[in-house]
Amino acid sequence: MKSFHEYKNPSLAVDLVVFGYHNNTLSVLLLNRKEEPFKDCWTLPGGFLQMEETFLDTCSRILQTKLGMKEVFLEQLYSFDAPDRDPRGRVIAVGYYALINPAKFDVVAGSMANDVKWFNVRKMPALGFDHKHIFKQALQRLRSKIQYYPVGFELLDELFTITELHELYECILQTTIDRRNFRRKILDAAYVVNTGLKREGLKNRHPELYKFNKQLKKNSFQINVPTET
Amino acid sequence: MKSFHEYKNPSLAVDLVVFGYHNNTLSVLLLNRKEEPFKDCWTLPGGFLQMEETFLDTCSRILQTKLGMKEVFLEQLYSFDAPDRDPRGRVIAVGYYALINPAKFDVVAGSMANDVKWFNVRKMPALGFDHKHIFKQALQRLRSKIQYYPVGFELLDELFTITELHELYECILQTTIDRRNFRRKILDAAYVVNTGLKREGLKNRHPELYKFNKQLKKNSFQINVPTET
DNA sequence: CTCTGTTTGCGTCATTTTAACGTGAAGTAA
DNA sequence: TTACTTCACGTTAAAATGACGCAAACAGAG
Repeated sequence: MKSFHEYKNPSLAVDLVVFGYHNNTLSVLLLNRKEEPFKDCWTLPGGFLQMEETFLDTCSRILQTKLGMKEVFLEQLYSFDAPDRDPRGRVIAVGYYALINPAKFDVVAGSMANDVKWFNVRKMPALGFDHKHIFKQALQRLRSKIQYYPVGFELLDELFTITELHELYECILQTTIDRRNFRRKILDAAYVVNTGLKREGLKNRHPELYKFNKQLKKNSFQINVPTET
Repeated sequence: MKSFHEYKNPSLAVDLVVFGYHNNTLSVLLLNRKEEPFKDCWTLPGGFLQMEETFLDTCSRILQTKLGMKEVFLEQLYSFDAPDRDPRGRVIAVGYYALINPAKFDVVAGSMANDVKWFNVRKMPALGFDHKHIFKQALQRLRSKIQYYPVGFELLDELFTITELHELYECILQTTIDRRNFRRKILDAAYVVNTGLKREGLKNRHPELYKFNKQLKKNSFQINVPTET
């Protein structure tokens, strides 16, 4: 029997699906690669796991060095093992997705990339590796999660109006949700707390500003979406 | 820059949480290790990913060689990355869980193990590595999944009565579910198909036998469980 | 100051879903 | 036949949901 580290191991990469919401659009951050493979193609930001790193360490490193951001919501998505997913050899990818507020970060291309850009999730370019697959799974996860778990506020400013939250849900779920029923559900579930402040300077009636309720008990609400067939 | 495969990579293992249901008890299959580390301790069955294997290949190999079973329901759970989870060095584990019908398999210890045994999920021994953690996550996943997705039949015989399915749900979810409401939901959702056959030889009224409806559309039912606090 | 158009906040009501429970038929054993 | 248990099918009240009405709050135009 071989000793422990004589086995050859696949490389381990972490790939990130970074979601941002801005101007009523859900977007994903993509890198244009400067190097082979997939030179000049768009891909998800990613990197190899270093020996002493946890997955989250790797995520932070990628977010920091390639995108100049930190302290964001991160969740593990799935691990991808197709033997041919990377032309350089056997690479296992652990997918994570991040939710960020683009207003808080000024995204810049690191030295590894030609360019970094936000892409509307409905107008995605071709992606290198199996990143289209990872992206699709991330979007699906976000869509199901937001229906029963309060992740929406991760994409908004700290203070937001019910209407803004409502628009976010409609944008992500790609459906129309009755404004008044949505308000009732969100308030009944104590998803948010009224701050007493109002958003000023708008053309019409000034809406109240809410913030996320951190004491919210989990699974306490359910936004329904018509099942498509 | 180093060439592609000069980087040192963590080892990659696959660990399995194999659930079985028998005698109104949900159980998990554990191995008693013959070798260090955790010699003579109970652990989840697992193995290292070979260079040319997919995760599912590794799962099948483990199930076949260590437990003598094949063709079972498998789903990826999560990937575990704690740096100290294996005393031998850096090992990333990809967790999978399996659902099997113990009546179909005769479990035998392979050459690597002292013993293989079913343990009631409510009476688990101490586990080596971080396997307690993996097990807990698997149990949680099974519990949430069974509430909206038809996985129950994976644990039962091909033909089963509504009462048997009902007992399975109560056992897994550790709660009481009204018998009549359960029946109605399962039937309304077309979770099962009536075969017209009856289970004979019972003491009382002979219940009808059902089988799983393979045309079932997803997310078509929802078994509710009182939220515990 | 008044009128107009729009958004916001709250409310109503019919319908559907859910939880709780009743009851008689089917079966075995005495 | 009787007694006892499980099975299959109902009933009903309460809660959740979906669809929609309406008046107050605001800015801007006249």
